[in-house]
Amino acid sequence: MLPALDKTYSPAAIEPPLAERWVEQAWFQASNASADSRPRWSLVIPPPNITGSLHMGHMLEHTLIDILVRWHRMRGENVLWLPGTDHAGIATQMVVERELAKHGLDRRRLGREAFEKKVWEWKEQYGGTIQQQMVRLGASCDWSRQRFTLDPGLSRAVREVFVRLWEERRIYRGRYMVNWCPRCLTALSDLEVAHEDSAGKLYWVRYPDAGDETQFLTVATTRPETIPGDTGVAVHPQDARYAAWIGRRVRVPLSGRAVPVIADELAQPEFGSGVVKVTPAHDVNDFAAGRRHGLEELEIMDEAGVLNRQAGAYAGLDRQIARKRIVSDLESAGLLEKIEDYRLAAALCQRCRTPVEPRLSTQWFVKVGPVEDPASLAGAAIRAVAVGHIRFVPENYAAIYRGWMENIHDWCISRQLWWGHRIPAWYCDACAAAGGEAQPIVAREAPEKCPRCAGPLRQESDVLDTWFSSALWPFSTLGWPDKTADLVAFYPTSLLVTGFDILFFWVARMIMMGCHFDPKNTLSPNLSGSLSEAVPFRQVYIHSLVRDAEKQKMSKTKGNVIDPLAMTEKYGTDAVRFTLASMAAPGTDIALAEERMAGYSAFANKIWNAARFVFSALHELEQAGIWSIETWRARQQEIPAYSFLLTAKASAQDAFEAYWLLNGLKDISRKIDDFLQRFEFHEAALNLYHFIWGEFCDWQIEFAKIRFQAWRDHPDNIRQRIAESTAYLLAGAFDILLRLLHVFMPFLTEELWLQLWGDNPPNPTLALAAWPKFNQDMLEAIGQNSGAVATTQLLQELIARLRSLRAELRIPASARPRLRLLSESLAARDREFILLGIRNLAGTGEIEWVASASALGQNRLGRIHGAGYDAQWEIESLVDLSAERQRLEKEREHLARGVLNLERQLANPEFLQNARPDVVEQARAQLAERCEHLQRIDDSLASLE
RNA sequence: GGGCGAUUAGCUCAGUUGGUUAGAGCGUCUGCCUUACAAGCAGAAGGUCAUCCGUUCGAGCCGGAUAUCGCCCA
Repeated sequence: MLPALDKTYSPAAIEPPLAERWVEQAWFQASNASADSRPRWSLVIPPPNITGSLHMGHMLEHTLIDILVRWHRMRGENVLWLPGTDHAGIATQMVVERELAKHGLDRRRLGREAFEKKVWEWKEQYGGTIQQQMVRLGASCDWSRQRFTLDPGLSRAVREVFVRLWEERRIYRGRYMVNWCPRCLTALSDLEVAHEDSAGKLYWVRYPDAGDETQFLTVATTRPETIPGDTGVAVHPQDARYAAWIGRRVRVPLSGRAVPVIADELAQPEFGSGVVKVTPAHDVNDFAAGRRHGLEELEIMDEAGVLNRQAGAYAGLDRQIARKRIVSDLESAGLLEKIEDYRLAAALCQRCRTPVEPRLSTQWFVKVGPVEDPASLAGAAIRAVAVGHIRFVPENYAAIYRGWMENIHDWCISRQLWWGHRIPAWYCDACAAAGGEAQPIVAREAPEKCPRCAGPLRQESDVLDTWFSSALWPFSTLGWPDKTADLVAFYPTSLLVTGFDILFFWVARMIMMGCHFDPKNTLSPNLSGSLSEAVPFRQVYIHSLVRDAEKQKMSKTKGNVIDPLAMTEKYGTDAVRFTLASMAAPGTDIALAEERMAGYSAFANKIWNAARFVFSALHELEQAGIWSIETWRARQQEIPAYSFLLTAKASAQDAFEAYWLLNGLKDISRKIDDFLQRFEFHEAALNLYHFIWGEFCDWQIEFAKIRFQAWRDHPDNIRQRIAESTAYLLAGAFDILLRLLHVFMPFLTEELWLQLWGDNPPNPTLALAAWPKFNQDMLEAIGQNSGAVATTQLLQELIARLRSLRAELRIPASARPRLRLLSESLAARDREFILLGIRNLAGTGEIEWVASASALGQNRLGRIHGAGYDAQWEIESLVDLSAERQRLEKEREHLARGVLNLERQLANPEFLQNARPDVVEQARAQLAERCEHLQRIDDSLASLE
């Protein structure tokens, strides 16, 4: 029995129970058994941040991943999609601090341990939002292997990597200039700093000569608030204007300290006055210049951006206020020459948009270079991509990656936060006080006491950059540093799907860590230098950005965010997924508009209704006792369902359109495989959309109606047999289409497929069913019936021509003009079917077969001629003659242009000489065909006169 | 300042190595409540492929320049 379906599809009722079942049944668990001989295919999720909730970017990413994962799984591979989340140091700490503030608490009063406990509590309560949303959206990942970057195992991997890099001297600690966020109170890596053009000022300030205060050097600066920290003034060594000043001393305005004038290329003659102040403790370039010239590093600001005692009168002022005060004081002192408007690139904290303060501080760094050294982290990572162990899609990202890697700086990995992996380093205050060894003790496990003095130890208070742990994600999640069965089975992973915005933050760093540690050869460094098994993934697909319909980036402040869950509620997950897939052309951003989702929910409804038709038709045949769904199900169980042809009783003679459909199914299956192989999701989705709607629904279902009608009208043996084989065809084709569509629309297809199969489906879920594949027998059967395919297409063309003629000549929809038809290939097939087809689908009256063109008469009006058919439609009495003339003239013009082009081309001796022979031949054939066509149109026009 | 990318129908985009009259979805227009679906059916209109120059028998596609826009990096 097949169920009767509701008239419209309601995803909201169908999706949630299916989603729940998929998780409960744990159908998507990968097998790490070495005896499992299926090809392995693995992918780790880009771990979403625990503070986040799902946005369109996630939904796109998860949709694309899920399509590939389901596709590989249905193709019989042992697939692992490993899910998990990231602890997101700064973001999570900020969220929890905000929560605490609501209750009048702050983390300092709470203390570190209590605060960490609070964050864990928060994580337990709210940190699972994205996982729940992923479940709801049907992500077919292996939830049994879910990981979190702060899990004990992953933390162990972090410590292992840290200690090893320390031992290899690739991690070092030191006092350097770093990007500092005075609001987050932590160091940031270069990558976490955003540059933004903004309106600023250039202040021209006079620095009096220390010996002769009537003379002065004019310095141009954008940051007057750092004047109290100046320990020098620089001019360009080749700048003749200031040559005499080099080596002299000037007084720092407002403080009166005397500082040297140095010659350094830090000063650019064309910038400002050509003289710059040097503030080594508060600017990266000044820091380097200061070191070159041995200038004092005078810190005048504290961690919150407030000026300190060293700033004298300005102590206690915030840097913004200090700037105003200093400028006005300079003005009063007559030391301010002028203020110019100036556009500058402000450096902002990526997280909180606070202007970043370059700050001298002691931090931990990873030495990634030198890039020329193939054994360095960066060097190996560059080579892995250069020699093709990792392939980027789209390819141009390989060049972007290379460009960045070749200019990479050491990575500042310490963060002054309380949430994250605490750096496994310990200090002995007693030894330090005694002037002893200042080097920290770095260890995998906490040492109990100082190995030198046996005194108590203090652990480093800094935590690691979150990306440090993310960099290990592809192998830490598989159990490294242990050589687990998972690691052996699934590393390197097959593919990474992610956005370009974390190409450097994450992708590049995973490549560095994977190549360096060669995780499968665990616990021995990658000495072999072999990268093919060390890389974290073999391919990287960079997906596009989801923007709004106006191509604006979605942001909460702009209020143009499209919420994926709201869309899912409204249109169904399948429709949203299909929309994203259909727009995911590699390398192009997605301009998402709600109408698209509405459009694809109509598609879902279309399929639902196609199922209604198929089910009810099959039911009718079953009632009549000429067909049994149980027999069909049993046969499909025995042999793969997609080879239904072998069980169908169709033959080219009595159901020739079956071969047309089969041929189409074969083509679409192959296309989807090819497109998905190349990550052309949009082509795969749109081709399937077109096939289902434009071929299966528009034609095959209509053909089937005709077959069934013929049988109902005359239920003899032949018609019954054809009806029966049509039932096989419909059931089998629909089964194939559901399988193909499943990767894009998992819910709708699962629901219908389970209904099609009843109580005993060949697999418990469509997700585990076999992907359609046409075997040799089938390909041969289709190939042998290519004539049937061609005849079907001929019939379709004839029907389309008649429909078009009716619309253009404004023949009333209700009119049923007679048709006289000459067509050897159509006449040779099942005439009843063809006549019913033309009658029902093109709206004709009686149809008469004729044996020769002369029998069609001389009247050109209503004459339809094409390759394989010639017909006369009796429409004189119904036609608007001027409309017909207009139509013909337009067509003639179009054709004449084509003929002219071809004639010109074929008259060109160089074309004949240089073009490939088949191209020339094609052009000749075309010209002949068009000339003939043109002649017919001219005849028709003449007959209208 | 350095680098990358884009410019094709009203909108959003495809267009494989150069070879028919450049395609799709949405939107628009016309006619249809035809017993799977009006969330539908049938039909149609709409393009100087940003501009200019070049290579070629032949250019949306290759090369150069210009314009406009976008992104990344400093």
